[in-house]
Amino acid sequence: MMREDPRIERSRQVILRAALAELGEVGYGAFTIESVAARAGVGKSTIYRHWREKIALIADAFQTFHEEELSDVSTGSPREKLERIVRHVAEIVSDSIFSKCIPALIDGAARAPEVHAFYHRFQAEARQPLIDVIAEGIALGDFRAGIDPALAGVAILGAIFYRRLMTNETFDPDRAAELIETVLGKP
Amino acid sequence: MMREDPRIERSRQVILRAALAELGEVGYGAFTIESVAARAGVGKSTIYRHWREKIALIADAFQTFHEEELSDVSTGSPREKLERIVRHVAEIVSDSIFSKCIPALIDGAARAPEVHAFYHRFQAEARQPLIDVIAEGIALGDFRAGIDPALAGVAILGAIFYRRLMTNETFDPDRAAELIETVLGKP
DNA sequence: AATTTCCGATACGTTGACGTATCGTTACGA
DNA sequence: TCGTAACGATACGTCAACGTATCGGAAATT
Repeated sequence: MMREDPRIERSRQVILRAALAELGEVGYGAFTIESVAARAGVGKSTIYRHWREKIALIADAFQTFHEEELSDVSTGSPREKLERIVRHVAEIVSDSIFSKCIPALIDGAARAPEVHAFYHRFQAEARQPLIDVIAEGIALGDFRAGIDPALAGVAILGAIFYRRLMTNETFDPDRAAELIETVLGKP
Repeated sequence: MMREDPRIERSRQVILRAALAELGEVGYGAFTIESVAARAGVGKSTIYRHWREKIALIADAFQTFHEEELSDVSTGSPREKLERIVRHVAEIVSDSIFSKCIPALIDGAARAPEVHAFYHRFQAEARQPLIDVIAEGIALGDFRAGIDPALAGVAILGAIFYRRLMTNETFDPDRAAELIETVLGKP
């Protein structure tokens, strides 16, 4: 009996990468399976063989490449940990395999419940550790007291995404410390 | 000779409103002229008669309804003026004729140069007075010195948009003062 | 009242993607 | 080596929107 034909995993990878690239280029509404097949150099029957709908394909692509999105939050002062997280988010937002898909996902999340579900889950997973570190820093007196960690966190993340989505620039990861100082005060 | 047939302006208004509603519902990529015509209760020939492409229709719709987006920045302390602006932006983002179109526009701006151009211009027009007021407040000592007004402004706006786009909530306009305090410090 | 023009409706052929099915070919496991 | 599974290519009918053209009727101007 066959254990697992390596051709399956191989074409799976090619197709998922092509799907992300296609999503970033044409957006959610204009995303077509035929284009993904052409881009991947694959017969479209191969795609239909593995995914029933375009949503399943897109969701699978994000699940698959999501691993690397983890920040190291184990060592250092709250400010140091926060700076590492902020820098990491800024890097992902400005340049990663996901970066170009953000507008498409925002649009998709506003239409398709499935996209909404997994996109907001990803966002929450990225947001929570950041808020926790801010709360920890306030408790230890590293940051100014009397502020809502969730609100401060949203201001920091918001600045990064706003730059990417509403202006022509991206947020320079080297300005992570400055952004933190602006919102949470000097050390 | 006919000066101006009022039927033109009447159907124009109906079509532009329908276009915004349609854009908010289906997004940029899935936006079709036939649907706009059906929604407006209008023959599609009427739309093609006035706009050659869907981009022209969308751009025209935004130009037309953009008037009301002006904040009063004439009186009061910098902090009071800033709070008025922030509250106003929060209201527009959470509930206005444009509100539901924001995801579609972000997506459209990433694909079509024309959408990119006018959307980013609108954003800049909303952003600049806010940054100016922050700079004024720093100069007068109302806000803490040593911060970049543009960065602080982006953090404030970013918080509002982030809430709307990356979480399930909107930003409560009544928290405008708290948001300003979080980023710029207490009075 | 006469005339112009703008309207909604409808029909048209074209295009592109849908999802299914078939068929040799190729690469794998036994 | 042999059988099988996954592949690519391709053809198929369906459907929705495209953009154009035509038409009678309603509403405006004169």
